[in-house]
Amino acid sequence: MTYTTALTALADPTRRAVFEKLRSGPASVQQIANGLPVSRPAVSQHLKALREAGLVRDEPRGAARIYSIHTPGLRALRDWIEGFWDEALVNFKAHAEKQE
Amino acid sequence: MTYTTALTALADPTRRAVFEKLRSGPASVQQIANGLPVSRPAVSQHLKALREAGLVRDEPRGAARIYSIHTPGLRALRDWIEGFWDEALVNFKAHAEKQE
DNA sequence: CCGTTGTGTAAGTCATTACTTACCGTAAAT
DNA sequence: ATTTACGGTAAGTAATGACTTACACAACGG
Repeated sequence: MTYTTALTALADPTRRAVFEKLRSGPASVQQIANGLPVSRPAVSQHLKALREAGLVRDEPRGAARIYSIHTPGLRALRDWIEGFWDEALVNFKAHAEKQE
Repeated sequence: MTYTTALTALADPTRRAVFEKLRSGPASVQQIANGLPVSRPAVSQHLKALREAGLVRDEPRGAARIYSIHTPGLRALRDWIEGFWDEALVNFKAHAEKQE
């Protein structure tokens, strides 16, 4: 749920492909794996990592499980970047003023 | 310079430690390596990855090189997250309305 | 000019991890 | 009650990548 797990989760290309497939809407594991160049169990393992990072959530629909985007992971990552951004700007200003 | 290289660059813990060390201001390679549990060449390799991701920049100061935070990498990553965020919200709404 | 300081790069090793196949549990269906 | 569809997990393998030591090159000082 922290920004570090979100970063490591989104670093892998195929895991990012799984994540981006959910961008257009919820989908089952088979629907996600369909079109991807890896096997279905591989997709399951990636979904597990994404779920533990707070990036997706799953819900049982009959015998299937429907995965969808979950916000906490992205929120944690976004907040970290935003804070870093602000502090970097402040320190850049301070450094520039000290240059004169 | 794209968000994918920034993601993979920030995924590694020690590389993130290098990056966060520059948060408080510019520093040389030795200053960065000092206090980190890895060798100086390792820090150089991490800095190379961060530079190629548009996250840091370097400037020669005598025989040394001074590294500092560079904004384009973080900007690319932030923009990607922001766009993803918005589109995910829209699709979530559409999906919720279709549920009724 | 020679030694020192500061850094980047090459080659090789070791750990991490992404992927496959095989198997097991669950839920609807005929 | 068997069969069929869907998905998670285990074990083993292959590939990725992070780290070390050794070397090479540039800048400054004696």
